[in-house]
Amino acid sequence: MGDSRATEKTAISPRREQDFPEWYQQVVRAAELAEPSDVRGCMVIRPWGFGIWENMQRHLDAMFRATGHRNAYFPLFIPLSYMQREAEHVEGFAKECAVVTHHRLETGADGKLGPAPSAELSEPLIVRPTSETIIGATYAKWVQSYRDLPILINQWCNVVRWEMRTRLFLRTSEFLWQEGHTVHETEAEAREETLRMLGVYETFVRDYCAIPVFSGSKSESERFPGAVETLCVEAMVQDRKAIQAGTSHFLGQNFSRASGIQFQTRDGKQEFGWTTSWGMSTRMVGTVIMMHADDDGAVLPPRIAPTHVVIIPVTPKEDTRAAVLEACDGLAAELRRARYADAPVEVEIDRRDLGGGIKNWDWIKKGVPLRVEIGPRDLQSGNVAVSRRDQPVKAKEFMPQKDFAARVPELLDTIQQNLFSRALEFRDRHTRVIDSRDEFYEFFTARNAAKPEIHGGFALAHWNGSRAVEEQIKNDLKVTIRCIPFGEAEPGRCIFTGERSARRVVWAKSY
RNA sequence: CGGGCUGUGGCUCAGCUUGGUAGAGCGCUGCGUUCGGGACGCAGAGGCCGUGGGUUCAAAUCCCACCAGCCCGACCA
Repeated sequence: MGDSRATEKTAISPRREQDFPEWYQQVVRAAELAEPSDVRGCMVIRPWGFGIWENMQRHLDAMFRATGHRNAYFPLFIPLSYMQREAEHVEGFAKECAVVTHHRLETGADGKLGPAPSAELSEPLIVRPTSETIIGATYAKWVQSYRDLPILINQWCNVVRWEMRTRLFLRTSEFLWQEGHTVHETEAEAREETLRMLGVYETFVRDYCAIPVFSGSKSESERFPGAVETLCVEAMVQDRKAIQAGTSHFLGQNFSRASGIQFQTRDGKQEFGWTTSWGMSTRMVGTVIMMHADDDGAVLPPRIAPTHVVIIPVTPKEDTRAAVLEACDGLAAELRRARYADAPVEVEIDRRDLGGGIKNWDWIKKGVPLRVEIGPRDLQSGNVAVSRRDQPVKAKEFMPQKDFAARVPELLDTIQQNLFSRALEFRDRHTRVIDSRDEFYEFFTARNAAKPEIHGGFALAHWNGSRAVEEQIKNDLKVTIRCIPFGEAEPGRCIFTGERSARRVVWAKSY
């Protein structure tokens, strides 16, 4: 008995509905995106995975520049005392800080290499979990007058947060990200900046990663340690859990007070600067996988795919091999003259001496948007066999080779659009407006408690704004408020307390 | 940091209860037949059985300690 599709072979096992977390790990491995390293909690990002990150960087970086920001670089190490300057910040990060205490190794009496007792640092350094404090200290020196403002800087770097449980891309002890840090003359300007950068993330995630998001602000309990307000974009991945795709914080004067970022105002008074910070990390790579990948492996949105088109020469007979390879080279050259997403179309020819099936499946697993097969019969007919990764793996369309290069940008756009539409449809299908406590609990309770099936989604429900209610729901269901959406207020009654509520908020289980 | 489990070729694991020459599948290498959707045959390579100690004529196997990893809880982009 059972699922007839169980006999249908998929490239990834288990399939999504069988075991989502394991499926995810297998996709990351099969697509050669990343692998666990010998260092606990840290991953090796392989070229294919790093290529995705590089594309994310390229597009985001252009958007940062376009909004007036410039890149800079600040130290990896932060003096311990700097962390102490903002009370909530300490509380938020102290538990997961890597600490550097020595600056030399030596061989001890037991013959083992270890930190030299004579080389203990007078003040320990922490490896940055985020850079508000060290950047704040620097900005304090740069800022004297309102004329020095705004400061609009971004840095691309690694950070370390010593996590207990790690998962490739989603949560690792070391990860790559960008962190923007700005200082403004007025509160209004800083708030505007916070919102602007959230908009950048929203656009990037939607238009490049093909992922629809809810954007809004965080409740107090989910706020960044030290922030006055945290804004976020939240996506729903295929197990219907929420994942935060980017955050933008309005820090008020908290960090400028802590770091001494003071300036003389237009009317001659001293005032603390208004700061913001915002970030997006390599977690986005994992988000894209969980969003678009299927039971045959990764499915990459064309705009962030390291390779857009892979050409697979089909060479069944020795005497036609040279002609086939020549045709592949010709097509590749032609494709590279075409442009997509502000850059040349990226093409690869798979010349490996392997069976066609194996090569095809390798690229399916890697999620390349377009696969093109060229064999002797195609040379005769003048056609190429084109497969789209967003279509069933066996689907194949023949089209005239002479038209193909010109059609590629349009095909890629179609795939990009299709991935977004699917994701949007999925999210909407699993987003429910809920008006009763019972329905809420039912929505977030798996039928099979022993081995929970994929269930739930986003619930849009009224809430009275109390932290106690949040706490209760989190304890009962592991469900939290993902964001308080922007937009028009819709007065109602809290479904837990019956008290007044100004608007619905988004509830979900989350990563 | 508390509770449970596991360490054996690159990977997944068997062998351990009852000590006696280290195994399988997958992957890898070579040759041949194949090749328009995950091919097959033959021949190979590859392991101080997590580390250290103990018991024994003899330890992957029994005992002790340590180390590492996984799962479950508290924390998190």
